[in-house]
Amino acid sequence: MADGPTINTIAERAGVSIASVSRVLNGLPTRQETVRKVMAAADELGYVRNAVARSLKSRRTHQVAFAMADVGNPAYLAMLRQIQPVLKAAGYRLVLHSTDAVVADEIDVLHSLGERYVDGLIMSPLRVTEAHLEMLAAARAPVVIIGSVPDGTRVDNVRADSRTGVRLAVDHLYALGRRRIAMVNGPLDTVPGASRGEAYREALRDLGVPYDENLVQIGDFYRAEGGRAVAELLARVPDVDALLCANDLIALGALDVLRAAGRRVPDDVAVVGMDDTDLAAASWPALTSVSLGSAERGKAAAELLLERLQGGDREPRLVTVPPRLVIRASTAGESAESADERERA
Amino acid sequence: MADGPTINTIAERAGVSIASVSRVLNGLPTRQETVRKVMAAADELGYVRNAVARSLKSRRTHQVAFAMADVGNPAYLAMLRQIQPVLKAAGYRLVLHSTDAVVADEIDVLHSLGERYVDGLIMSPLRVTEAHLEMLAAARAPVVIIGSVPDGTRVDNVRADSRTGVRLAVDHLYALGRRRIAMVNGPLDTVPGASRGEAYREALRDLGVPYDENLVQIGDFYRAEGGRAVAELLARVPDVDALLCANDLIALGALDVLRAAGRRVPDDVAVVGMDDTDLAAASWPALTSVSLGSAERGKAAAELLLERLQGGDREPRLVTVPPRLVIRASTAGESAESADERERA
DNA sequence: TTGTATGCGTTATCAG
DNA sequence: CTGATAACGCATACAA
Repeated sequence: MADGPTINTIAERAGVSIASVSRVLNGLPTRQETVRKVMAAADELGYVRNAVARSLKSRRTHQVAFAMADVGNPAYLAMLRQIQPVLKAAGYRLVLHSTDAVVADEIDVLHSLGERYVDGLIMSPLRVTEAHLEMLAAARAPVVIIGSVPDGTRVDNVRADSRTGVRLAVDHLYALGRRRIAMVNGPLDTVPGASRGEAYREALRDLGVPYDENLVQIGDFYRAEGGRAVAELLARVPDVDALLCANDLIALGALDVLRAAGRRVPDDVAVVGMDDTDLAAASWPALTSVSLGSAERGKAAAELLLERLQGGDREPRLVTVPPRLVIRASTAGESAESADERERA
Repeated sequence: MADGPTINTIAERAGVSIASVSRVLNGLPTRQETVRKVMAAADELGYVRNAVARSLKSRRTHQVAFAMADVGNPAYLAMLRQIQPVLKAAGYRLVLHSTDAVVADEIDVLHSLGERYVDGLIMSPLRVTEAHLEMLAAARAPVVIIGSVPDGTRVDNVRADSRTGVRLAVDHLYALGRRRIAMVNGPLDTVPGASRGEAYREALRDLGVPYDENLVQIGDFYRAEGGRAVAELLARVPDVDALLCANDLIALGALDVLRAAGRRVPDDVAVVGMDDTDLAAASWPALTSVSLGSAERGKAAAELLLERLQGGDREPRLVTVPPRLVIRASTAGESAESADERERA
């Protein structure tokens, strides 16, 4: 692992100046003979340009960071899957940050933008605090936020529409004739928990269905917790005929418990998840789920950032990704088997 | 987004030399008064050190790359989940590469190591060609390979033991009394396809079960393809009583088709997957799967690389991660319901 | 066309 | 303890 060759090494070997070497390496007009000598020397030495020195000079790193709360969360991974190829195609490397849902870590990432080790940042914050907004205003590189920021914040922004998403689910269940539609939510002090809970209430109101707080059960965004929440709910409200779960994991827990309790899905109880992760299609019965467009949001964010990196200044943009209800066997009127057939096709 | 302040800016403002600024910023012994002035100036200016310049000087980027075939593959994501926190804790950033299963792209990543934008690399190659080995031998930074390399290759190496893994599965099925154990595999020209297929044959031989090529079906490593393969298999060998699937996706496809065909799982046909991805626990019936230790391999690789980065020279190391059979309802003798209960606990 | 010299922002050596 | 100054590897304005 000896020290690698530099343009100096090449210059010596080829008997030319480093300026000529640089010119040849960058394809600038040069005499054929010089080109030949330089290329030969570079080849023999196994020269590879030093990206760091290049960045220092050019002030561009060709790196972009993606900061998310948790590498383990399938919704973020869906974003990652879309972001990666877009950046790669444009010649950017992707630097990954997992902030472990710690706000201080997010601020840290924003701060580290000043270190200039990346040209831009895509961030999906757990919540948006005052500190976030201050850092954003002072950011020394372009940032795209996935998630809602206050109106007027001067940042490119990609959001989901969870309000409409919840409405799609509730309307669907209502259309199937369900009238005892429960919501199994995560903690209300999280952004998704709060907004989805509120949207549920609104959707019911618009349908003229009275709000019954007995039908709301708070747990956490994991399978086992979701299962426990559903068990409690069933004990309290035995006549529930539909469950709107705040994410797919909760919904899987719901399926577990319903099965154990001998309730048929969807005949006795229909179940809807949210996020439409891979798990939804894998479960049995396959899970109807509200896609909040994780993948689309990731793609849009990457594209916005690239435009900003290449295009220069323009007004901040807001992209809202519409939700989509993906109907599968857990709510379908038809038999589970045929629904599954369709899904696989 | 004006140009950020540098140590020069600070030096002017504080009325000292850039050398003093650097010393203060790095905590080297300095007079109190100087420290105060520099810190004050730095604070007012909102100074953040430039990581690129630092790297150029120190020859360390504090970045590590992870190159995998496909960001979409849950097995790689399991590695990623373990690698990320280990690197983060050690102060390294993670640069992600997805090579899209293109060998040329992998070589490219290896080549780009010479650009020195990272201090080291963890790579999980699809296959290991001569070109790989040449590049590895000439690599200008430490590399850890996840996956088997030829004996004698001077690289830190973390491997799974798919041979034993397959054996665990076959023995398990045999112990359950199954004698018509089929293998649903992916393409044989892939590394996993080849090794798993071979291991299946060996495991049967050691059990004294005659090898029946009718029981081997080749498809691809995806759900729909797996389903199709199983359908063909069922048509050809109706009396099959167990399926060993080369990954979890194939196994999910198998469950689909078996259900559609009215075969009960596990009563009529037992099903085993491989990789033990999240999907295995999500499916119904929950899928027995052979964990090849994706998570453990990722963790081990990250630790090996860190040791190498911090520790300096030592002989290349080989870590082999043992497989583990995770028994769930798709093979369990007990009722599916009770097995599911246990799984959730 | 080519070479010399300078700067990108830091760190580190060496006199003072 | 502090200040000039020389690298780190590359790109480029300017002079030859």
